[in-house]
Amino acid sequence: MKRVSSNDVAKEAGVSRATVSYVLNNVQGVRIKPETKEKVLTAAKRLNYHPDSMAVALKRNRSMCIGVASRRDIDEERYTKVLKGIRDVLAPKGYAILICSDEWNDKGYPEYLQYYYRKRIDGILLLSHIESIREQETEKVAAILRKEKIPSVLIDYHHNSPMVNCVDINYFHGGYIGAEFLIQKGVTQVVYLDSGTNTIQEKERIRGVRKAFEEAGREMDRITIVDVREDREEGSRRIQSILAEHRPDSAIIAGWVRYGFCALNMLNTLGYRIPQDIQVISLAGSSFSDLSYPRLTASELPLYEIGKKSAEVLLATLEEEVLPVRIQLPCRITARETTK
Amino acid sequence: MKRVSSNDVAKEAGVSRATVSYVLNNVQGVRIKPETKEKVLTAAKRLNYHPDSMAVALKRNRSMCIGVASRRDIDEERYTKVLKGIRDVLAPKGYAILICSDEWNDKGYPEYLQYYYRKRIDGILLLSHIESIREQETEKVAAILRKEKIPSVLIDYHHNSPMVNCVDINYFHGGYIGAEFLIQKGVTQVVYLDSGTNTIQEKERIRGVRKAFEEAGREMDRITIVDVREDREEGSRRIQSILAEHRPDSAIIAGWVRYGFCALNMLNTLGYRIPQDIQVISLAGSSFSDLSYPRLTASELPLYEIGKKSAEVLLATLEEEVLPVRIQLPCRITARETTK
DNA sequence: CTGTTAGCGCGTTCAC
DNA sequence: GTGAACGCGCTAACAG
Repeated sequence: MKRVSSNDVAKEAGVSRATVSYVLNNVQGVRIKPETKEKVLTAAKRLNYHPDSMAVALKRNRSMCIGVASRRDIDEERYTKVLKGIRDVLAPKGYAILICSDEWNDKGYPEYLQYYYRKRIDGILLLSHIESIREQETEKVAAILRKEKIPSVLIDYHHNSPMVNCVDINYFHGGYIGAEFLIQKGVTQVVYLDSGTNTIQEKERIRGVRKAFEEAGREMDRITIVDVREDREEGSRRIQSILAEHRPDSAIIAGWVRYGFCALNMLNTLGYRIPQDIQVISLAGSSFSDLSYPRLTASELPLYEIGKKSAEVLLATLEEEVLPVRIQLPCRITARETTK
Repeated sequence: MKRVSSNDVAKEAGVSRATVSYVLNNVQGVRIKPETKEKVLTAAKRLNYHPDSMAVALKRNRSMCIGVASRRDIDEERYTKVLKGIRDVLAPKGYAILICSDEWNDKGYPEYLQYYYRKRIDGILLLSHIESIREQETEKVAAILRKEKIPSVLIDYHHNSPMVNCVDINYFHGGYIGAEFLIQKGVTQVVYLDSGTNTIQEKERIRGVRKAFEEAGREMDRITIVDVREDREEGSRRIQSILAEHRPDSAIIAGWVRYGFCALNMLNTLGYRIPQDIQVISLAGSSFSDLSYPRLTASELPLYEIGKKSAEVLLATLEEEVLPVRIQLPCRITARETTK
């Protein structure tokens, strides 16, 4: 049960290890007799030879692995949709994906950096998470990435350093088109369910909503921002007070999908009709959006797309020294049943 | 911008590379003067030395990577919950996770096997998918895994070979406790929404449901199995015909979460009250189960648990030659609002 | 033109 | 505590 090495193939084919390497890698500029080639090929096949990736990596100084790290739970859609995009770009290029931890060790840097230093991965894709943004570690991380010229992309961080690659979501746009969509449906009055996390992302969304109302010439005091996280009941009270007015032109904008579902739940429980009595839109999609009752209209985040894009940017960075890139991807409305 | 090797550390500390290795790895049985040790440690820190994992792997003949492969989409909960369990077990042990493809290449075997042959991964965790079960590739795969003694675990395959590790879900149990739960709530009449995929998993579920009814002494003809995939409308017709009888003792059992949500949607649309008019239970959970209207009761699949378990089994296999293991994990009811 | 020899990359570990 | 061999594949320089 011994491993087959290039030496074994060489012996079997009656040639040297060098020849084996040349043939198997189809090296240009080295001419080898077709029959020798054939011998090597069949020997390799007969022995079921597979070159050791570690030896190759050691020699080539490339592991052909990309690390993906985030503080997010790996079962969040917010993570997996992005991962899927990353995978779809990297796999065809022969890069494998290594799931990395974003925990900071005692040495003062996160595990994925250790992986990079140890050359287990050739580059790093970093996906943001509220905590990681909040704690302002981003500055530190970006500084390291920049100083050591580590091939990497910050995903959804909305970070300002001009020297690191960033692929972000245009939350302003997401909020804007969401509100715009509602305005087209006659909405003049809105309760905005906010996570209260007060991140750039959330602020941008709200700014987008405000802008759309402003451009439509609607009074801005009709937008009520509620910090649902702080006081869950308050959201429900605000919605009910709006409903009590019996106006057909009111709506709920949910900053997070979860809040959208919660709102639907509450409205259903109270017996209101959606979208007749009140319309609902969520500023993020979900694979369950078309399974809710009623099916939830959403301004969808381009998660899969930022995954793809960031992987593409990273590949470009790996192939040649390019200037840092800063990209924002727009959102897209998927109209379903909670809006008119 | 050159890489720091153990040689550099050795020079800096004024010792040999061997000593560096001994000190940094804390090798037992080798006595080294505390002050020498100190010198090496500080030199390593000053130079910011990180051993090359590829060189280590080459030498130790271990990559400290586990491959996870499935035909499933990486953004399915069915995949990610398991992945999370795997991660939670492997990470503390120093194993990284490599996401592998389950696509079969022209050489007649799947990519993850190639990774193993190339020693990029030390072991393989295989997660089933309907297609992979259907096409009966499992036999072929299991044969290879067995013949070459590849450290691996088949997850949720319900495969019969006694020579490969298997960690499965007890679907019979899931169906049984689901039905039992309903029976306790007075249910005597059931429409079972089936995926029609006709896999062992689905058959076992139905068997479990039947068994529970049988043991309760309920008439078995009250269980109507509907292949929702084949004819989506039929499910809705059956449900409506049951509702037309105006009996308070009927229920829907959804084989897939998706069908549960669809049923809720239909019932809500038609204006029925859940659970008063009809009860609903799903034979699989979801992170959205407590966001539906009403919140969906479920007999939950132990996805996170099989992830953990299979990783544990794999680790055991890697550490010592152990006999193949066959494990089935039970399901668990989470009562919510769609049942009385 | 075809194929070989030898050394490299980097950390581990045995024999001294 | 050290020197040297080793694991495995790649590739520059070289020989037939």
